Amino acid sequence: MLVVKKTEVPGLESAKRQSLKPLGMIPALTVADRPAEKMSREAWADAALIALGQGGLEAIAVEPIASMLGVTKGSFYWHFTSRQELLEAALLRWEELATRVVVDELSSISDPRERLRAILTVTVSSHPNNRVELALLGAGANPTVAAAAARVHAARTDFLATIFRDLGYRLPVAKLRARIAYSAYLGHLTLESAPGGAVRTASAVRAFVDEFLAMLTLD
Amino acid sequence: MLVVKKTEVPGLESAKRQSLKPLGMIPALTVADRPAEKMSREAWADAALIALGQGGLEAIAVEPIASMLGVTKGSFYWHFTSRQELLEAALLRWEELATRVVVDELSSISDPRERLRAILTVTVSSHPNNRVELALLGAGANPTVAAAAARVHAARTDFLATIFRDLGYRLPVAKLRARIAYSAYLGHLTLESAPGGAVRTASAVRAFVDEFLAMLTLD
DNA sequence: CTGTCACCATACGGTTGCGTATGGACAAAC
DNA sequence: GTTTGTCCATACGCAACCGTATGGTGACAG
Repeated sequence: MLVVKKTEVPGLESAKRQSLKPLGMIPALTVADRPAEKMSREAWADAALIALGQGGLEAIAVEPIASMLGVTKGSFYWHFTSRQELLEAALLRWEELATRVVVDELSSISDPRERLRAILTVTVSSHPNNRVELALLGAGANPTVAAAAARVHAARTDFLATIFRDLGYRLPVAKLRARIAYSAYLGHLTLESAPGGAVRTASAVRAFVDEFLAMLTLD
Repeated sequence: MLVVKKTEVPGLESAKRQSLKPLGMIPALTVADRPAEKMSREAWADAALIALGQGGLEAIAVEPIASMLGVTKGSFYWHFTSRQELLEAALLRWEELATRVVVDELSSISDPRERLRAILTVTVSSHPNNRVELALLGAGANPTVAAAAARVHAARTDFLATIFRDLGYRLPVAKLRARIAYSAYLGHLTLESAPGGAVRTASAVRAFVDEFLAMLTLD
């Protein structure tokens, strides 16, 4: 069973847990290794996301996730009809976390420049376990994943384009900068996760964000 | 057997072929579906790269690649001892293609600004089949792949940092901009490969490059 | 107390891929 | 023409995973 942020969930307090700390645009997830309660479709989907983050797309496998949850395949095939259905459920959950949640939290910042700075800061200072995003980005060979990723890309670039519009740029320029900024976000995610590629100190993060922000708000 | 660019290779002219056209920083590859000649270690490694580009890391599998080459496992285990060894050979080949080749071609441009423009143009106008890079970038869960990717990242950012040094920036700033530029390259690769995310027209490519170049050469 | 139903365990067959073992084809050497 | 070594096909056992079939358990209704 899985928890987003500090949302209350019954019957999990005493269980041992694996955890993925928040990163980039995805909040924290927690999963129990035993069936503290009835399994649910959402529990399987969230566990699939965690497995994805740890072992890539091929880690979304029924039997390993079942043992990770402390149950067997019998449970899975009660809630789902196939592995494909689990993948789609996990992607749906990811789309939710990767777009709406972020937009909700950041759109509260009124000043567009500060909003942009907040995004960049979160991006650069993200921990090296943002593997969920990376695994999905690299799984373009799977058409289901590719379609979901494309929707997330579109939502995010639209969000960024709105910021640049609020900064006073006209639409074509705003779109270009949104694409550049989002490209840098995606690429930076990769570099952060690479061995030895993480930005370590807080001052380095500040320097990077300042430089990038100056470039993005040129003119 | 596999060919890089237009290098001559005997006995393959009449065979049916699968092909991956050049993209980003990797030149063209061609593979025959039948053993026109003796298999070699390099043929297996290149075929592994092609399989990687088409089906992700899990597509680097002995038996599928064997049938793709028109041979059997017997051939494979003559040249290699394990799948892991094939993966390492393919990664070695990729590192070669992804660093040295590019550096050789681009370092001939003397003007650093034009050199940077050339890189950006190649990047943005790259075709949507740059799946090899993407598959590797998303396979951070595999330590062998992650190590190779880290080496490539380091080489490329160093190369870019040199360009910014040549442009007159001091080392700290040059390093920051190199990281930003390379991040944008990596992210743009992802966007290009996503359904509906490609930059289509030549004028759009020009606009994007101009905008990005102006941002990168600020101050 | 008994039936029903939601939920899960167990057991099975099928597929795919890994690695090994062994023999055969073919060319060069002599 | 026999021998030797290179290169590959065939056949085998093994493990992981998918999906199905079927039985079991516990709660809850009546």
